[in-house]
Amino acid sequence: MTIATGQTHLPSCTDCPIRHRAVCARCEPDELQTLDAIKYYRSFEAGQTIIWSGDKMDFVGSVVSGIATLTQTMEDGRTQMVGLLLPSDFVGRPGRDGAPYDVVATTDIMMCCFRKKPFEQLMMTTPHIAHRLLEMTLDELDAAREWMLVLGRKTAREKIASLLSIVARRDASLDARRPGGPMIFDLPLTREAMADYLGLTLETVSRQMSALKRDGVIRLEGKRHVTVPDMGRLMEEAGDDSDGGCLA
Amino acid sequence: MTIATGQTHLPSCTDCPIRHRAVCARCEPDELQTLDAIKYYRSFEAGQTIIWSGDKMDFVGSVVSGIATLTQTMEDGRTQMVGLLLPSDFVGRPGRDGAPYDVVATTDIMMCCFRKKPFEQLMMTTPHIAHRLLEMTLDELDAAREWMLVLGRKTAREKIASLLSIVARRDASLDARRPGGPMIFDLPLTREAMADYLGLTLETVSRQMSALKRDGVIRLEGKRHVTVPDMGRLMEEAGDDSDGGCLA
DNA sequence: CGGCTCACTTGATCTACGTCAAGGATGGAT
DNA sequence: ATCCATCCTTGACGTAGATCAAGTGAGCCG
Repeated sequence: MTIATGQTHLPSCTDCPIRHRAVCARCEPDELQTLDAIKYYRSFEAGQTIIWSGDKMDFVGSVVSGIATLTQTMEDGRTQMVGLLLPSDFVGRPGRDGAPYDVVATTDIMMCCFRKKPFEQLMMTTPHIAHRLLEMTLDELDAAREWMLVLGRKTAREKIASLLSIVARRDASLDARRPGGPMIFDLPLTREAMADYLGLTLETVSRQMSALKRDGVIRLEGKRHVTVPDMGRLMEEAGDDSDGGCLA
Repeated sequence: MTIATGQTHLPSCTDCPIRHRAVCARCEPDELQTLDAIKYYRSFEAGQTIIWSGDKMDFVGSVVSGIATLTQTMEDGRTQMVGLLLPSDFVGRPGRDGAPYDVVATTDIMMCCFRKKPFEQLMMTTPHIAHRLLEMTLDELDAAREWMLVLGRKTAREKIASLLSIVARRDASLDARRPGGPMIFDLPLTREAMADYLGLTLETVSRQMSALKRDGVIRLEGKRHVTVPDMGRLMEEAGDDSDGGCLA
């Protein structure tokens, strides 16, 4: 699905395709109307930077379709991805002006945006929207901290396995996924993006992907299409006996 | 200051020593009274675990004095610190039951706690408390993401310098700190704790501390008392031209 | 005072991952 | 069809930081 950049017409909040996780998940009909009034859709092409680090952000919103990343960059060019935005994930910092990192579309992407000022006012008068935001922020915080363990203490192989199991779990939508059955999905990231996520180089990512394939932990068709015959095995490889955090 | 474990009497919220950053920073007198009603103080000894990962948490609260850490541990014992709690920092997850990581007192510590259930009810009816919590959570999220860059992409020397500049900045209270003047503070962490924070081994931490000392970036009296003659220099070493994130 | 522990330092070696370099596969433009 | 640009793989080699192993020095308790 490729969409031209710019504003388009899409269903209103009352039948928003991502209501199950988004801000408006628990809104009453009249609150949805209010949200509709300040809402607009916006699409970006793969590779486009949606928000530059330091920019003033005048909206908040959710990803409807496509994938984006949050990245931080040092002056010498070293970059670290600090978040992955999949459909239904929220972007934005009510009450804050600047963005602390770049938001980049890695595929063509559709965002459902709310103008920030009116959204903040709505938040003031609608307690459960504020609570929903707090919940989502706590989820992201948990995910970020889980990822700190990955970055600080896991080996390259464990890092790759961790990333694969996160993507596999988030990509639940796809496929007959009987519990225990194989998980099949498309990696939404290049090897370089994976490396930036995991604090590795793209060569190391490539080598470890080959190793996991050689050892039968995953199967690869092409470079991006992944089959995980045994999720339990993959999670062992990730060093995760817990169900593993899901980086928001 | 050493305090026996258990409940003690301390000033009420109306003159809480940490109001400047804590939940109640913006409360009206009547709201403070309500907070007082569900509040209690609790102290822990150095080394005590305040909350075990997976435990049910029945309170939220702030650190009044002393230092605690948030750590995650893998089954094989590898551990990663995911947060540092200094005085006025908040602990707790309104709306959540379990703790996702251990909270450990690294010094004797005094906490100002609110019983969770009534606190959550208060939050429902007091919008600006909910907003304050959202703000604090966003701060922690920013700090966690800043730290992801440290863990994923910085060298051992840069990591140490990053940690030192965070502690220096948070320990602002101490000393004549004319801007540009030397910063003097006590490290609240053992070399091992620093290592767990930075994703290094204690030997590497020790070596890099010695190197920074040898190169005149810091001065050490004993093992813990640090003088930073030039904060700008330290921040350069951290690879931070920005003012550097402050890990909450 | 000696002996103990705990936190730290320093050295010698090992290794996982980074770096540099040379291809291969795919897909889109001409 | 051929050219080119991306994205990916694989090999050879170098190095930052881990690991293993001795110490040192400060507090503490008899």
